[in-house]
Amino acid sequence: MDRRQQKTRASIFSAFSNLLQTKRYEHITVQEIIDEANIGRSTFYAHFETKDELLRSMCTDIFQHVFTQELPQETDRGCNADIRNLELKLGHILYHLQENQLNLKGLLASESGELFMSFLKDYLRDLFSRYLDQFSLDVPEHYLLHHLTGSFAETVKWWVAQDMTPAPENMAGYYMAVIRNQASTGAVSKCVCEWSVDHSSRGSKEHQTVKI
Amino acid sequence: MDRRQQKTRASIFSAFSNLLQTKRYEHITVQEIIDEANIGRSTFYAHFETKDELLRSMCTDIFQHVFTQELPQETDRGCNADIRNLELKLGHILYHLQENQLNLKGLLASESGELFMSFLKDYLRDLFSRYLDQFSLDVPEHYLLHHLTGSFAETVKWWVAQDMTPAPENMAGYYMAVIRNQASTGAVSKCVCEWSVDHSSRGSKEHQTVKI
DNA sequence: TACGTTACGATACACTTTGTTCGCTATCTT
DNA sequence: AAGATAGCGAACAAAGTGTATCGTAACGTA
Repeated sequence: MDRRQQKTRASIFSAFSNLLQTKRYEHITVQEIIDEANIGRSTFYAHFETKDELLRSMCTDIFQHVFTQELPQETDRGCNADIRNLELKLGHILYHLQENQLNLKGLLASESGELFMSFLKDYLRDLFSRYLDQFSLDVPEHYLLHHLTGSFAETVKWWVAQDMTPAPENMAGYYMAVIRNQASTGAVSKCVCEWSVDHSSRGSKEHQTVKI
Repeated sequence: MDRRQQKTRASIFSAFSNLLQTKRYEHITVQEIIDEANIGRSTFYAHFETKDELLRSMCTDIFQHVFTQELPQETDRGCNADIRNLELKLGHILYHLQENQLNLKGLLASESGELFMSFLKDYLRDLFSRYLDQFSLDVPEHYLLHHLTGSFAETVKWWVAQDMTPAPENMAGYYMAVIRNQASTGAVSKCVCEWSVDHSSRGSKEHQTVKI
């Protein structure tokens, strides 16, 4: 890909991200993005047909990054293996979302959050549908799946609003607790993983090893 | 209130509601509302400053109607009295939402759903905060409340998308089941209420007496 | 019924935003 | 070095927003 295109695309993303931190998506104009990115008007439209498509591209980028990573697989075959597995995977998703900390808050704050959430739910549906048998409830399966994905997506929203303060593994534990209406399975103490997390924007602990 | 104002206001609401059934909120223009309502441009702006304010007014109307009704109070003092109480109240909310069936589908389908959901969650927060002690979980209270309100709001969304097919009392039971991760409390068989439900738009069972 | 008040309709207007076009220039790839 | 391609900037049409004005019609009240 042409170096110029890369630079332009990056500066548009960056400008969009910056603006999202100061104002709601629906009040950001294409002209503002153009000014912030310091590019020509026709250049923007050469890259994206509309502001909506820019948003869509940004979401695609984020989720490609988050869900492309191999999710951890618990090998223990205990009675609650699958439940622990789910908790681990959710924790990983939160970890990878943390890498986009700056974008997410603005992205989730306004209309753009609608699209972000629908992306997120699409991915989560795949994930949760493999764990439905862990919940033996007398409700329509379709509804149960909607409930699980919806409430985890809402959890992400809350977590981002809290500046992602409970650590990902704790947050995943809280989620499992409210979902199962009982204390965590203790999956947190069952394995040790290494995650390479880019904390460039927070500048504290880098390349940490996390016990979960 | 002047008869003319009433008529105009009603025709604006009606036009808006009609349009919401054919296209997304963000793509509806003020001019379209004006044409559909068959009123003058200045008349619209005499009633509402912006399209957003119209949406807000419509939501206010709906929720005033739904939450103004006295919610049922279970008097039984059994061990699960409060839980049954909650289920009953949620069922009633669903019943009253059913009266706005036509509006809701369009309202929830697009950006406008965002505002509707935030209204709904505001009311639900009040309700659920009185039942938090029924869930003795080791998670931040703030998060638990967010989870309960968020997942019930998502339940409403799902229910509306399903054309409100599971009856309100059943839907409330399903919700309680996924929330508590166990079968319904059987609150459904514990009391008999009468609800006057306006089914004018569906034209089948009217003024029904419902056992719940 | 008569009268003052108020809402409505219609048109026009200034302003903002969008998306496209076009000729020129700068930069990339090979 | 040369052809291809991306970017720039200005101009433009089209659509939408919100405001102002004025004559007309409907209202509520006495």
